[in-house]
Amino acid sequence: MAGERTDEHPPQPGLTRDALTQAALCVLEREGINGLSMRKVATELGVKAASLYWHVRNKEELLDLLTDALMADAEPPLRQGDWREQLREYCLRHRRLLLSRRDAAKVVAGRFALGPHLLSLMEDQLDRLRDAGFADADAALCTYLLGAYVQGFVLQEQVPISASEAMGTSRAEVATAVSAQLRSLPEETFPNLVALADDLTTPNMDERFAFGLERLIDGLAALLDQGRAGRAVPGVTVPEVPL
Amino acid sequence: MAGERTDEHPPQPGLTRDALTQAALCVLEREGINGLSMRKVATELGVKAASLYWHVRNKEELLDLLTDALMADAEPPLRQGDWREQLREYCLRHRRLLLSRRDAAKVVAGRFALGPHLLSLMEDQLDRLRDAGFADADAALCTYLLGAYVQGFVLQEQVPISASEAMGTSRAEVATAVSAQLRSLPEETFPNLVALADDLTTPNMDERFAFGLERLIDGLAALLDQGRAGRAVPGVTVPEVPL
DNA sequence: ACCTGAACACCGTTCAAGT
DNA sequence: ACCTGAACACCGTTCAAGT
Repeated sequence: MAGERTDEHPPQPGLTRDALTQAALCVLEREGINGLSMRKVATELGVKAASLYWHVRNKEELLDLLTDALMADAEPPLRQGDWREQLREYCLRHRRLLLSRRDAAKVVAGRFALGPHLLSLMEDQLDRLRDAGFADADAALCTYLLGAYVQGFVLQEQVPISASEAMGTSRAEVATAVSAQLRSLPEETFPNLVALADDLTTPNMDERFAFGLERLIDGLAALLDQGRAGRAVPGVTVPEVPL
Repeated sequence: MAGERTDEHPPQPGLTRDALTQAALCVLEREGINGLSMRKVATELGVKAASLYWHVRNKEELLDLLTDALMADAEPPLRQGDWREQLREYCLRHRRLLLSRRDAAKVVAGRFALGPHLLSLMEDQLDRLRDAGFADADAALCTYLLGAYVQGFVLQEQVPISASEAMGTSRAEVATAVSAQLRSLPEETFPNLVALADDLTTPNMDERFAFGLERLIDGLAALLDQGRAGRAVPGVTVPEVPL
């Protein structure tokens, strides 16, 4: 959407906040979040570190810009199917987006940046939730809830990758190792961990994510039903309970 | 539980991994996660930074120890009430624990450390879930799900605290500021954000957390019911569907 | 208005050397 | 076996100075 950048060291164009953001994106992809420093972003732009501080208050602000840039590719799902399908697709896409870029979840995690891209997504999602029949307050709580779930999940999911996969161990190998470790626990004190060692260590993250997502959506459906039961329904008269 | 430590600079006792952990805990509480450096932990112990590397491979390993130490005070809830009540209490306590120590969620976030304290908690929770009637795989998925939710939620909850509260702005002030910002958006393109500005920015985190928790538990209850429907129930014979 | 040089006060980690 | 001095290769940030 905003400012393409393919050249490594643009000779003249003059720094822009957008250029800084794109450069940060490059460095992040190449070196991960631990390698993302102001100095590296600067050299990526063919410039000295101190120059960045003319365009950006500090690193934190650059990370805020980066966060919104990471959301730039997000596209809301088609407006088809019932609200459950649409919400599910929303979350699946959000997760896929976070997984598609290195350490994206870690960058986004716990940042409080209401960038333009995020705002558009929220606007769209809120619209669908209200259409589906959710009360205003519930719709607001719902978007927050789903955001927290996806972000929290991917964060936990993405980290073992850098922590132990950096040491050459693949995810599947880690899983079997942990499984063995759990099975070798003293059975008298940890009977459940021993018995469920395999269930606890399946490396199938898609399934784990889907499981939580379905529970969440079921729970929201229950809320919607109980909300409808309180309203006037054709043919049935339900007494309104005060407050 | 393990190794009390009250002296600031113990003269002789010789470093132990446990002493390092407790010192790290102190530094974390005092300076937050950004101020938590090997050098500061060392001086907390009256020792030079290089010394730490005899007891611990690197900072990452110290953070793993710290993570488990943060879980040390966790106590499983009483075994009373139905599974819903117990699970709810579990999550409330988990959140309270994370909130009770500075930047705890950030330390724990995305760390893959199965320390002894966490193992005990998981063992206990799995036991209750199986008692409640959850299938093995579902019980395993459930503990993971709840853990991800609580951790993800608190992470998002705790960060605005350090980011903007550090600048003297309280949470309530931030909320009203963001609310005003949302209300001032162009109404044609962001009608929902404008309309729900207040709902989206209530600073009542307890309520937000409880909302998600109830949806989650409702969703799990639905799963449990549908599981039971598939089993032989006294008086009713349900045909078993293969696979 | 925008960029740089040079400095400040920090980092994590290593390793020969001490005891 | 355990701790230190000294160094290495980095950080984020500031600020006078250049253009």
